[in-house]
Amino acid sequence: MATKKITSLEVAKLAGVSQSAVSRVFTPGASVSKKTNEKVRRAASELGYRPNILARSLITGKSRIIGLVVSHLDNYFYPEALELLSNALQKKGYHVLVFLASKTSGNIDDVVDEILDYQVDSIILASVAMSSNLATRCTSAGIPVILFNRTQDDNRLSSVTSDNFAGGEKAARFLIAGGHERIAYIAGWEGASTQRDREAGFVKELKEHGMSLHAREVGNFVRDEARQAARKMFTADEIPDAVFVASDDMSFAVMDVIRFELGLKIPEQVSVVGYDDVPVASWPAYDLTTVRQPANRMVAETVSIILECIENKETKPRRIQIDGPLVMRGSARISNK
Amino acid sequence: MATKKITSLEVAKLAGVSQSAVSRVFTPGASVSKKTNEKVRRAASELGYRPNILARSLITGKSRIIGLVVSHLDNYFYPEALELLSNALQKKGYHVLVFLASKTSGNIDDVVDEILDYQVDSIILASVAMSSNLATRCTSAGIPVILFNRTQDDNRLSSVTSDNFAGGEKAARFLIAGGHERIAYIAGWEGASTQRDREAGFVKELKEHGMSLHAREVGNFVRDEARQAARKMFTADEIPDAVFVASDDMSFAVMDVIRFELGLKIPEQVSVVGYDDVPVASWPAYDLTTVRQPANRMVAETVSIILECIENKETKPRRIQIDGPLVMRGSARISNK
DNA sequence: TTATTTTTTGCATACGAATGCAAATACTTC
DNA sequence: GAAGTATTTGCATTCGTATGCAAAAAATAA
Repeated sequence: MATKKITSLEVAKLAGVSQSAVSRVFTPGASVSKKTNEKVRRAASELGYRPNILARSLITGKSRIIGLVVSHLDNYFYPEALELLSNALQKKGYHVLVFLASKTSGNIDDVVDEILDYQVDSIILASVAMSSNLATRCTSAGIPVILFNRTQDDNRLSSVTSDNFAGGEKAARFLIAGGHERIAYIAGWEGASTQRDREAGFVKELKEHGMSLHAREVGNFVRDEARQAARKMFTADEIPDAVFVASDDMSFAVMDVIRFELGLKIPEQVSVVGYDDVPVASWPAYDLTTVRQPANRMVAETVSIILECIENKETKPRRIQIDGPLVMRGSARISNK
Repeated sequence: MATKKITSLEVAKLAGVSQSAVSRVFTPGASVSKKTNEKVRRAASELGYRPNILARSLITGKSRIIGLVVSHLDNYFYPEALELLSNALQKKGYHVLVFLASKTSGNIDDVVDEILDYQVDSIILASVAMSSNLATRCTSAGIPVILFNRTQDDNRLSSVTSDNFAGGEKAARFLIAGGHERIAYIAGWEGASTQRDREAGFVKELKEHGMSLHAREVGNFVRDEARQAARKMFTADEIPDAVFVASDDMSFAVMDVIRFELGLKIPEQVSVVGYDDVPVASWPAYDLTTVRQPANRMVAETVSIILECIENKETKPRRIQIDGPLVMRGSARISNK
């Protein structure tokens, strides 16, 4: 039943050339005459031959596989990013091996070890950090690591994020301009650089306008916890008239609590501003004002860094921050009441 | 800078044994004495050795890579499925190589060819079909193919779906019981078996109650097209009082049009029932009544079929249909007005 | 035509680990 | 302690492809 696998040797035999010749035909830039090329290609397509990438990797040391670690596929920013990433890499002849870092088993290092077993050419960590010990192993193995949507104090790692600090500032300026007086914040997971930067920018800008956070809760980038945070925040004595939430994903949960559990009006009584601009944010049922993370540009940068690092081992790690606009929609009032 | 890669040979040298011994230590079920095992493990961890999966694959013919083709990551059913799949496979020592079938370049066969280059142990096609020609190649190469959330008239392919026909029936029964009189349908892409089955079950059940579709439009499983379809459907002379939409993803777009563009009340004026039960469906802003596709059970079945096929080449393809409940929420009225 | 340069080709080996086979060692049993 | 059996080990080969090197062929120059 099972047809034998076609190898370069069989193609060579059929084409009447050596195995090396076949290999060269499928190696871009190798020296082959027009005639051999033709003979080989004919034989190859007759037999349905395709080079075995794994065997090739063994020799070349390049697998054309990129390892991707994701932890929050339920935050819709990541499927979008994954789609863009995979597409862009596919165009360059690379493919993505996905590893999920289950939020429970926090040990990213184990996952990365598994990745390394596959001899990947590079590793992308999406919203995930890595021990400095492991970073050393990757660097010394010559495998570039790129942090996506996260930075880390380790100058051996490249990173691509939006300009989270500036994003926080924008949100603050916008809410202040809208005449809000009791401005609150619902934080993401405090171990995340993105969370810290967003909050830092936000608070700094408030301060510059002589204001400070009227309330603050932590949602850990998890919808359920954001819901809890919102309940607490909006059942207090003096509730905020505006809240900046560290991710769209949490914002939706927060809005649901505000509107459907507590019966408050958005934006009349409470303005909500999110961060990410995932597709759902633009759906009329939420119509969320939010700071956009330009996923396409972030991905483009990521891919270009990866390719650069793979081709030129000596490339230094880079840290890219991409500015994203505040997208005004209906969840936050614009002018003073 | 770049540390040399550690091979089994170096471990062998350090441990004072042969390369075969090292290999055996890392091959479950191989014959190794306690003493050697210990020596080798010590040496291995000292050097940070881990077996090269690619080299291993070359010999064993198993790569422990599963190729996954997805086309609609923007439909949130798929990220969820991907997460479950990847997690389940990870637990079994497999990993997922993702390929996106861009909706534009319809040529799945090319994508599958690329997958085969990686010597994957199996292929999962999520919501995607494959030419019978290619199916032949996969089968004869001994690579099991599993269709996820799609069937196809080819008895060499396994498939796992929800029971779409029964799901359609349930939706119909429910709407009829709710006293609806002008029941409409917004279809998905008509090439999809899921779409066809859902509609067939739905229409059949209507018929059995002496009813027929009051209106029908096609949304192709695309939000924008669903929006168009809804506009057309709900600006007609006599608008439906209920609509069954072939996917949640489209349902959201439809609800947005109904409520925010046309100002109709859901469920008072129009009931909406979707299909999938993606997480957003349960968010209060939509609160969508929908037929659940039990992603976890579908994934569990998929994984078990895959493992079975990989271990036992002679396993016959199977077609699994998993029944899912209709989840009642607020987007459809229950009793007669 | 011959000498010289350039291009193409095949040979042989390497990549890193797994495995059949036979030799060596350890364990039983009497 | 010898003979026999069971277990462990190393040798050598294999997987499918790429590549350095030298030989062969083709192209160019003289």
